[in-house]
Amino acid sequence: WDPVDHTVLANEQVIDGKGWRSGAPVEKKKLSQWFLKITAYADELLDALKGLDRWPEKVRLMQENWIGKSTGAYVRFKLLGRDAGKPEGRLTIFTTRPDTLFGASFMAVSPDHPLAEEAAKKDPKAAAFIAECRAAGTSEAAIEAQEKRGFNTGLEAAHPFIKDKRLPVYIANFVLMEYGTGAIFGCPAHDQRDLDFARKYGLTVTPVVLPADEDPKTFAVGDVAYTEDGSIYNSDFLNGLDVEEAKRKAGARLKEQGDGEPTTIFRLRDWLVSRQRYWGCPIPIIHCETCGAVPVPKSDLPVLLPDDVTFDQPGNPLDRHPTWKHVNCPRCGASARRETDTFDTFVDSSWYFARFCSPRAEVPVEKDAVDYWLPVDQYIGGVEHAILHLLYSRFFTRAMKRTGHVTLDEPFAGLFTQGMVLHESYKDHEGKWLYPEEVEKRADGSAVHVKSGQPIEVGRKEVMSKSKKNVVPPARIIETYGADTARWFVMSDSPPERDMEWTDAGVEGAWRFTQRLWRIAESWIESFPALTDEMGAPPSNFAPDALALRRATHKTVAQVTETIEKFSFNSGVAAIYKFANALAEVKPEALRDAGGLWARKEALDTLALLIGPMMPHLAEEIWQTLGHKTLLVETAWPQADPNLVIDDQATVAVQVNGKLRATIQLPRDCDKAVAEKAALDEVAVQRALEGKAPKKIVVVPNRIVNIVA
RNA sequence: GCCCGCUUGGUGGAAUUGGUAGACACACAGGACUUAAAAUCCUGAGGCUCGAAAGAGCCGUGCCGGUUCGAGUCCGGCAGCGGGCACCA
Repeated sequence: WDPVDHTVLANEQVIDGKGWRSGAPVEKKKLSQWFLKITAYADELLDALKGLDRWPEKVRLMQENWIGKSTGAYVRFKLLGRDAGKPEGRLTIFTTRPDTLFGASFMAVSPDHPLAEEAAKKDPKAAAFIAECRAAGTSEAAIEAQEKRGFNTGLEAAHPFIKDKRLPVYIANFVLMEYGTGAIFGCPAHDQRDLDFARKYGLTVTPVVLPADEDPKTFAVGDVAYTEDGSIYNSDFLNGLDVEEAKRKAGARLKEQGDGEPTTIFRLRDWLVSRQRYWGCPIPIIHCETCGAVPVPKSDLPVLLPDDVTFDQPGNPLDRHPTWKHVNCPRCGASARRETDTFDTFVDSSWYFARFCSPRAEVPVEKDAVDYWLPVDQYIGGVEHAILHLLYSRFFTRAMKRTGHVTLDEPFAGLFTQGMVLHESYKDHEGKWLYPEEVEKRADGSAVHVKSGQPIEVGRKEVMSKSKKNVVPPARIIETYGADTARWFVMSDSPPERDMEWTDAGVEGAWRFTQRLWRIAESWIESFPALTDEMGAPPSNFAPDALALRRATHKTVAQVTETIEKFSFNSGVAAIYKFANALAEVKPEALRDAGGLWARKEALDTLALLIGPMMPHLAEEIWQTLGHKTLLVETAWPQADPNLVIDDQATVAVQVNGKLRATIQLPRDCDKAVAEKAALDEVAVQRALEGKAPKKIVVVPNRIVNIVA
C-alpha cells in the first residue's frame, strides 16, 4: 500500500521498499484485490528469453533473476497427534536441499502462515509474537539489523526418513509467506539462517554434507554453515552420494512414500493490477450478493468512467460517486455493486503496440494488422523498464495469443535500452532543492545562489527528476538554441546506451556548429552561384583536388551510414564534424573547373543529407538553398561509392620489436617484399635496429610491418 | 551476501574487433581581426627527460601477472565505481 498515492502496488513497482512513483515507504494491508496470473507463464517467459537474441544480455538476466526459477521438492511433514490423511494434518514445506533432510532439527513457519494464525487463537503469547514480527520494518536496513527470532508452537512434526524423530515447529520472523509454502525445515549445518536460529534456541546441529578434505570423525560446523558441495554422510540411504545425486534420490524416495515430490517454484508472483484510483480502465466486474463476482457482459464493454468526479478528498472518487457503482447484476438482475478499482497503468502499455497496428478499428486489435506489423523490429526504452513494462508486455502478448487476439509470442524482436540524461543537483543552506538556473558557478568550483549569493551545495550527477529540480526544460533549450541544436548535442555527446550529462557548455558547442554549417554552405554558394543549379551526370574526369574532395565525401557517407546502423550516433557525428572541417579548408579559389564544381555540389548535397536525421530543420533549409525542389526528407539516403572510400595509398606503421618507429606510405595491397624493403630503408628503423639483422618480419598488408630483431 | 557491468588525457568519448592509443567534441592556452568585447579564423597540447629549436628518448588505456612478432582489446588474480536481486529456504 502506497500511503501517498492511496493505492496498492505490484511487487515490481516497489523499489527498495518504496513506491515507484511517490517514493513513499510502502505499508502492508490486507485487501481483496485483482491479479493477473502471470505465474502461469513463468516457465515459458523464462525459456523464451533465450530466443531474444537482439535484446541486451543485461535485461535478459534481470528478467531471469526476477522470474527466479528454483528446483527442489515439496515435503509434507506429518504433524503429531493429527490425521495425516487430511491437509491440516500435514505441514508442507519447499526446499532446494532435500539432500540435507537428515540434518533437520526444526520446522519454521511464517508469521502469516495458517498454523501461526491457529496458534495465535489459542495462545496470546503467540499472537503477541506475530504482531511484533509484522511491526518490524521491511526495508533492507531493517532486515539486516534484525535478529533471527522464533516462537515454539509446541507442535511437532515427524521426520519422513527417521523413525520416531520429532521436530519442533516454530513461528519464525525470517520465513516469508510469499515464497514457497511459507514454511521450511531447518538444517542448521548447511544454511546460515538456520544455524543462527539453532544456536539461539539450543537446537542440534548435525552435519550431513562432508567437505572433500575433511575427516567425518572430526568435521564440525561452528558459526559458519557449510553450503558447498561434498559427499553425504550421517544420512542412511543417501550416504556416499554427492549433493546432486542425493537431491534426486531423496526426491524419489519422498514421492514413493507419498510424503512429497520434486518440484519447481518461481520467485515471480501474480501481477496485482487493482488500483484504488480514478485514472485507469475500470476493472469490468460486478459484485452481486448471490452470484458473487460477475464479469460485465461483452455487449456492455468498455465500462466508461464517469466525468463528474471530485478530488477534494483522498481515496478513490469512484468509490464515493453517488450513482456510478450502483448497477444490476447481469446474471440475476438483483441490485449489485460495480468494482471501483481500476487497472494499473501498465496494463494499457502491455498491449498498445498491438492496438497501434490498427488504431481506428472497431475491435481492440485486428489480427491481420498485428500479423503484418508485429513483432516490433526495434524497440527502444530505458533500462528502468527492464522488468516492469517489458515483462508485463511479454506476458500479455502470450495471453492474447491464447485468447486468439494475436498469433505471435514475443512482442519485441529487438530491444535497445538507452541511457538517461543526468544533471547535477543543488541544495541551498536550508536543504531545499534548487533549479540549475538559480545557481551560479564560480571559477573556483564553488556555487552560489544567483539572487542571494548564499553558498550552495552541489550534489552528484543523477537522473533528472522533478522532485530534485535538476532538470532543464526542453522548451527553454528550444527557445534559446532550437531543436536541431538540442538533438545534435544529445546525439554527439555519448553513445546512446550510456547515461549522459547535460551541460550548457556542450549545448553551446553544438549550437556553434549549426552556425558553422550554415556559414560553410552560404559562403560556397556565394562564391559559386552555380551550386544552386541542377548538376546532371558527373564528368568523366576529376582533377586530383576534386577527387580528394569526392573521397572525403564518400568516406563520410560510408562512416555515417555504418555508425547509424550500429547505433553509434556519437561516432557518426564525429565523422560529420571531420567532414565539415575538411570542407571549411577548401579554398574559394580552388576547384573552379566543371569537375571541381560537381564535387563541391556533391559535397554540400551530401552534407545536408547526412545531417538530416539529426538536424532536420537546418538540413531542409540548406537543401532548399541548394536549389532542390523536393524535400530532403523525401530524398534517398546517399550511397557511398566503394572505389572512392578506399584510398590507393595506405599509411603503414613500422615497428621494431613491437615499438612504433616510423610510418610509411605504400601503394594499397602492395607486395609484402616491397613493404619489407620500404620499412627497412627507413632511417629511424635502421637506428632502432642498431646494426642487428632482423630475425623475422611480420607484414600485415596496408596496416603494419613489425621487424623482430 | 548472490548475480551482472564498467574503469582510456582536465572532461565527454574514438580506436577498422589482436595491428600507428587518444579520432571528434568540450574546456584550456597563445595569436589574428577589433578602439574594446562578443562572434569568427589560425595555432598548440597525454606525461616525463634532454634540447635554443628542429627533434630525440623513455613511460603511458585502474593495479599485478600471463599468452603473442604485437594487448585498451584475449586469459588469470586484485582493487575501485555503478547497476540488479535479496532473511527466496
